[in-house]
Amino acid sequence: MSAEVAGSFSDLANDRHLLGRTSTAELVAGVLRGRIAEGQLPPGTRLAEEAIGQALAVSRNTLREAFRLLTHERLLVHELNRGVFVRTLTAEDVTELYRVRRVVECAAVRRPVAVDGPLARARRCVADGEQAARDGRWVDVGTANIRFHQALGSMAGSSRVDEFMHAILAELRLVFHVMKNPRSFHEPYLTRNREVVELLDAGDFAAAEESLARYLDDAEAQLVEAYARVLEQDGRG
Amino acid sequence: MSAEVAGSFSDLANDRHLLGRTSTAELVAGVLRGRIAEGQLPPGTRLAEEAIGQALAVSRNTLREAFRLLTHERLLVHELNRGVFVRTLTAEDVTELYRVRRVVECAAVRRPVAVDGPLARARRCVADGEQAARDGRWVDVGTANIRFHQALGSMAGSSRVDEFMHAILAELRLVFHVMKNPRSFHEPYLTRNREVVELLDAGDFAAAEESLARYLDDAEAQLVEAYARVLEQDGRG
DNA sequence: GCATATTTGTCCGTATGTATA
DNA sequence: CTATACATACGGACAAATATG
Repeated sequence: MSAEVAGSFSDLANDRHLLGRTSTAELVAGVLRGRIAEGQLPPGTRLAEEAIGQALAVSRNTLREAFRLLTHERLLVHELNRGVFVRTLTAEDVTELYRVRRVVECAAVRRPVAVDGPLARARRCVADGEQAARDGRWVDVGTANIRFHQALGSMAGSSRVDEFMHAILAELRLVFHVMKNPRSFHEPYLTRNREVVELLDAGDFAAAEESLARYLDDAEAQLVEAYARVLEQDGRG
Repeated sequence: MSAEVAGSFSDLANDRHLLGRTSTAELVAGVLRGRIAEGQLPPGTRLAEEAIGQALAVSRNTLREAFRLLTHERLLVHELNRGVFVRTLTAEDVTELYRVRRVVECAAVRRPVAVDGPLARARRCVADGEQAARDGRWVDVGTANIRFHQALGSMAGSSRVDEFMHAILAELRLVFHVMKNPRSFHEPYLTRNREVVELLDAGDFAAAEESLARYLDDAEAQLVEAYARVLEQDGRG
């Protein structure tokens, strides 16, 4: 069906005692989460138990626990008696992700509970994105963009909302990894991010929300259309 | 420190094959979730692995998996090398829960994506709540109230939002179980629920949102104050 | 403060059922 | 139909931390 995981993993067990008191399963989940976020394990990749278990030097039980954590985060899907795969989102999923973003991000920006910290972070993300664009690091532009929106969400002043947005944006990252050509998708939004952050700096939350809402509508329209086309090509529809 | 789980559980393993294809861990989680929701395992209760494992006739591994599921839902807390406990929310948690509800419920009501199904459900919940009140079943009034707000959230038209709201409201239920006297808390909101649903029926989403926002502000103010007092008394501050 | 008993954390090997090749 | 790989659950072993006397 699709590529098996190929890369080798460094042995975790040796480093375990250095990393404080997180469970082995969560360490493994962290490694895999990173690999998925960076696109080294793109959507559709099958994660074979034995191969990864041996590569990471952990037991099947522990590995399966890590799989469960990531499945709960919607990064992996579990196909009965076939194993786990990096998730491939449908076009409908993308539509829903933007629906959720409109609800949460717009509400957070319109009536923010926390402003200073999140706004400072948002500013940094905008600057980071612009710098990455100048350097041609388009994947980093995407990362900065995601962090930017995470910062907007955190203006809601709720750790639960933060977590929720984090999960939503991690899913969105899966979409980006199916798309080729990150530049064409991320570049247009650099200036729009800046516009939002400047309106927030000016204290005009209502205008910031409207700008953001238009932003999300446009991004959704562009992404869903292009994404459906890519899925079609790859025959995963 | 606090009460251990006392009640006996019926054996699950025997019924497993009857209940289709859910894992034992999820069955166990379901039983515990129900016990917590009903208040038989109130906040602060310690869930000893061996005792519950024997009572439910499942292995420690399976039970721990169930604990993991419920911990992820924030119904249990895990204290390292001490075990798992039914969570006791802080007053700050309650404030945050209402903050989240204002964001999600108000957005869903103001600009609904799905109307018909959720609205019908909301109407039913209002009627159920009123009937339960007439019968003096105050815990059921609380349940109907929670379902009502779940229905409001589902107007956002997103399974992710639905899931999020479900988790938020399950947490809120933990608060209600610390409070005594469910009547005094739930009764005043019966008419306000009806007001919201009637405004929605009339298609006046903006007015419904405003009514809901005031509702949530009032409920939060009342609950947080009373909750902090109860925590103080019980010395769980 | 100390020694002991209990409980949890982690991992393993195994057994059984099931779906796929 | 058989062989393979996986899902699921169990019981046990040992280390580590905590609770108890």
